[in-house]
Formats: sequence, structure tokens, C-alpha cells
Amino acid sequence: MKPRGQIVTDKILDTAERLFYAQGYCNTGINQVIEEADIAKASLYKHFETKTDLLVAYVQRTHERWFERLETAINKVTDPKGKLLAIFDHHAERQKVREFGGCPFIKANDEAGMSDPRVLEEIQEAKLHSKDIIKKLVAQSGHKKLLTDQDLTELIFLSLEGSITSASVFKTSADILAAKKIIQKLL
Amino acid sequence: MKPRGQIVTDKILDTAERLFYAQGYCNTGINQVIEEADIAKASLYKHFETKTDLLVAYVQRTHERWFERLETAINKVTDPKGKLLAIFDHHAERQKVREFGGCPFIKANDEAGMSDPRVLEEIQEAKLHSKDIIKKLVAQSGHKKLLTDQDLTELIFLSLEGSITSASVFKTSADILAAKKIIQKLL
DNA sequence: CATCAAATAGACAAGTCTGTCTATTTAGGT
DNA sequence: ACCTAAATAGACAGACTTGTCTATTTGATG
Repeated sequence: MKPRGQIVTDKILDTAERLFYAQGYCNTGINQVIEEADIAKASLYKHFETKTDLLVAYVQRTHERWFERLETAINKVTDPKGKLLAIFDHHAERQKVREFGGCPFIKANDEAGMSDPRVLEEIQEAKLHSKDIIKKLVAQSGHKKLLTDQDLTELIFLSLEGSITSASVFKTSADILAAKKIIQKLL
Repeated sequence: MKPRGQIVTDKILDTAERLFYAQGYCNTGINQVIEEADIAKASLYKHFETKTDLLVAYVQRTHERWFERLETAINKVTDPKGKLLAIFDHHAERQKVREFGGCPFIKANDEAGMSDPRVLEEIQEAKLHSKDIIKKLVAQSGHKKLLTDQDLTELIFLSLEGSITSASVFKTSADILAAKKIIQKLL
């Protein structure tokens, strides 16, 4: 049985995750969070000292879940080249599901990256994590060597970043899939 | 002689441009704008009906200035390949000057892209403008044809987007220059 | 110099925000 | 069944928000 506090914490974070991503951190008030999470305000402030602390927890949790989902998607494929391409497919699908809100880390960085050092730090770790996954797959891929491992890693990382961002501007995953096809030709 | 109203409008927009970019739109209040622009509140509301209208004007003006600066930088080079690479150098330098705030259009989109259709529209136009400049230079470049013109255009666009975003996360232009060197090898 | 639109300072309204506090109810462990 | 820690509803403070309004001063033009 889950302790009561855990249930409340989960309700808060589930709601914060949904609202912060869909509306933005600045545009989401504490009052909306407690109402939609269906908890009392005092409960929220018992679990999180300030709204900023809730933001930090949101970014950390998003980091964890982001890569859990990604690893699950990658592990459905065995070929390293296929895994690299599966990253693009995964994000294309996720952007569609999340209505093309773009990258939650970039969003958080744009809204509140400078407001608390913990926020920026967690965002940087998430991006390094992403690059690291790509790097390891590139090393295993046996690609054409049109580019060095390092250059190919960087190019995949940057085109992925760019295409997720582009998805949030044009409200389509077209650029993510375009990036996939281009990278495929370089593998 | 400039009409008085133009001077006031310029002061407002200069200040809004600086504050919206550095702090974010949500984190910048009207009161801070009028104080730092050194104008009266009634003057601001004579020139812009609402804060949202000021945001729209800010994005439009940023669009104009962004590409004025870019064209100026590009036109210092004659070779089309060199022009393409100059795009990266230009943005690397600009990010440094602007203290790695990232892309103003993406920032505006993340904070307020859904709040007014004019904002999203202007952002989309700015991104299409960027891609169009790249497309024309690729067509003139006589590149190696490792990729089609269309693929190369897309890849340059996406790696540029990704690297400017990355600059705002890691507070360095390293990824912009890394993207430049990789694209150079594909030209 | 007179005129008249435009800029000014700043009070004000009405609402929102975060965060605190009190008093009550709930629910799990012994 | 009791005891205790936790969750609840909701009032409240204090600061901040956008936007309006009034009364005054400025400054360019005929």
C-alpha cells in the first residue's frame, strides 16, 4: 500500500507535469494546480516549500520519464542503426500525442532557466543524457564513416533538437521525420 | 525630424526587446517597461492597446532586425558556401553578445505562442524566412551532392535551430561552431 | 505668441499571485 | 476502538498584475 503522502505527491506532480507543459510554468498558478490535482493548498506547501521547488521537481521527474519512455522505444529494436532511427520515430509520435508542445526542457529553460540554478542544471543533464545515448549508439552502429563518430553524434543530436523545436512551431512532426530520413542516408 | 510619437514608440520597443529577451515576456511587467523606457504609462497604452499587442509588435520587429543583421553578415562574403558558413558564425557571435539567451522566436513561442494567433504566425514566418535563405544559398552553392538540395537545406536549418537552442542551455556557442564544421564537410 | 495634440506623473480599480494560518476531518497502525 | 499524523476547506495577508483615468505640462506648428 502506498503511503498517503506519496499519493498526494503524485497527484501534484501529475497535474504540474500536464499544466506546466501545456500552458507553461508562468501561466500556471498554484491555485489551478491544487484545484485540478484535487488537493488542499496546505498539502501542496507541505510537500513543496515554494512554487520554484515544484518546478525543480517537475523538471527532474520529466527527465526521468523522458528517458524511461525513450529507452523502452529504443529497446524494441535490436540494430544500433535502427535504434538511432527509432529515436526520431519515438519523438515524432510523442510530439503528436503531446500536441506539439516541443521540448519540455527547452520550455522550462526559456521560462525559468535563470530563476534557479537547479533548473538549469537539471536541463543540462537531460541534454547531456540525450547526447550520451546517441553517442553510444553511433559507436556501435558501424556507420559509413562519411563523418567521424563525434561529428555524426553531434549532427544527430542537433538535428533532433532542431526538429523537436520545429515541431512546436509548425505543429507537425514532419521535420522530425525529415531529419530521420536524412540521418538514415548518412548512417 | 522624427515625430514625437515615433521616439516614444522606439523607446518602448527598444526596452521591450531587451527585457522580453533577457527575462522573458511573462516575467516582464508593464511597469518595468515604462520605468526603464522612461515614459508614462498612458503613453504606452496610447501606442499599444494591450500587453499582447506589445508582444506582437516585439516579435515582428525582432523578425525584421534578425534578418537585417543576418543579411548584412552574409553579404560580407561572396561565395555561396561561405555565406552558408557565415550564418553559423553570425549566430555564434550574436549568441555571445546576447548572453546565450537562445532564439527569441522559440522563446516567444514557448511562453506565449498559443496566447495570440498573430504571435504564432509571425514566428512561423520567421522560421520559414530562415529556411528560405538557406535554401537559396544551397541552390547556388554547387555542393558535393552527398545529399539532395532539399535534404541539405533541411539539415542546415535543423542543425542551426538545434545549435542555437543548445547555446541557450549550455551558455556557449560551441555547438553552433561544431555544426558549422560538420556542415562544411558536407558542402 | 497662441494653439492643440501628445506626453507626463501618479492615483486608482479590480483582479491575480504566492504563501500562511486556523480549525476540522480523515485514515492507518497498534 | 483509540491515537496521531496527515489531508482538508477556505479565509486571509501582502504584493503584484494589467489597464483606466485625471489633471498637468510639454513642445512643435501656424
